[in-house]
Amino acid sequence: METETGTNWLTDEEQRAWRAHLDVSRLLMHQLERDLQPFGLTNNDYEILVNLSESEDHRMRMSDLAAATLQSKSRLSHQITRMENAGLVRRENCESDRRGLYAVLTDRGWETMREVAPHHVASVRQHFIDLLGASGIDALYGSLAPVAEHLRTRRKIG
Amino acid sequence: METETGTNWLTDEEQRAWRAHLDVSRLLMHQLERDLQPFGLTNNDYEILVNLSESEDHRMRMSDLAAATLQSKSRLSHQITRMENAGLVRRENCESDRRGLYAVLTDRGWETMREVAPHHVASVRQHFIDLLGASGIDALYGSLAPVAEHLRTRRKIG
DNA sequence: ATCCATTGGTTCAGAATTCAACTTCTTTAG
DNA sequence: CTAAAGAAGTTGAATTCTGAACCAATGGAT
Repeated sequence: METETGTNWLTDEEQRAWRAHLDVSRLLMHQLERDLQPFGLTNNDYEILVNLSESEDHRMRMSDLAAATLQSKSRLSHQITRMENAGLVRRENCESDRRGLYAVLTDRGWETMREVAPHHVASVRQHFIDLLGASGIDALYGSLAPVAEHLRTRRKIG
Repeated sequence: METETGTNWLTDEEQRAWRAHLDVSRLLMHQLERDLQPFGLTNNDYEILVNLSESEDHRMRMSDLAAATLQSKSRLSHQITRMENAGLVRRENCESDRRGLYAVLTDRGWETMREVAPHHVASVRQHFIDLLGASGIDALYGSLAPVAEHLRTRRKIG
């Protein structure tokens, strides 16, 4: 058995898979952003609307929302301020924990969500889902789910 | 045959695949960024170093570099200015086209690249490649390559 | 009761990003 | 040859993002 001397570089197959993932994630975010622009929303706006829409009473604690959308508290705080100014969301105090705040969907926010969601789904289909095919979908999930798991736990520690 | 009335929402399988892709791409970028921090580089810095390193004469036209790294000319211009100030890169005039500029790797840039690359590769392995397995790699590439293709052509048009 | 370490959230300053305007040079068409 | 259109890059202002410092409230320990 030889002693390992150098770096374990990526093989060609690994390279191209890696680049494909990289390229897709960037190009896709860009495309989705473009498709949301006519509605005056960013991807981040939209994701927050989704999270709140799917939550009990259309509200979420700031911390939980930050965790769910994988962004820092700081970034979320700014983001919510902007969305508050846009009338999509409001902050509300939390009674059980006087430090805490809820981000709450406004009627306007909910209406916006109902209007935009179909377009966004269509966009996700057109540029991603429908290009994969049923087998591609399963393959993708099977491959990525463990990676996501690894990274999520790593995040808590980090 | 029924008339299609509503939105073609995502199925559960589609949802989870979509979220997995989303989460992995965000968490992964974050993790890689963290792993590069000790070397004083960002992901964007690194990617530019890679592109220049692999190019003839360690140089690339600004436009080509912008295209290769999927960013706007403006963003690249700022980016290169920063890297120039950090001594990793320099601008050089192009003789065949007097409008044009090359971004050129400096010795320092090349040295940095040689030093950092092994760590970065290890990072990509640890947090992505090695979690996929050979079959996962192929599956991933097979699934994503057509998507990347679709998005790239869409980009030129859009 | 009283520390004190944690958690929840904001704020500020500095860095990065976007978007549109602009300059310069090149190419094409007449 | 010249005018107009297009391509290569930069710049500057406005926006967003990051990271650290901060304040207030909570939850244990003792």
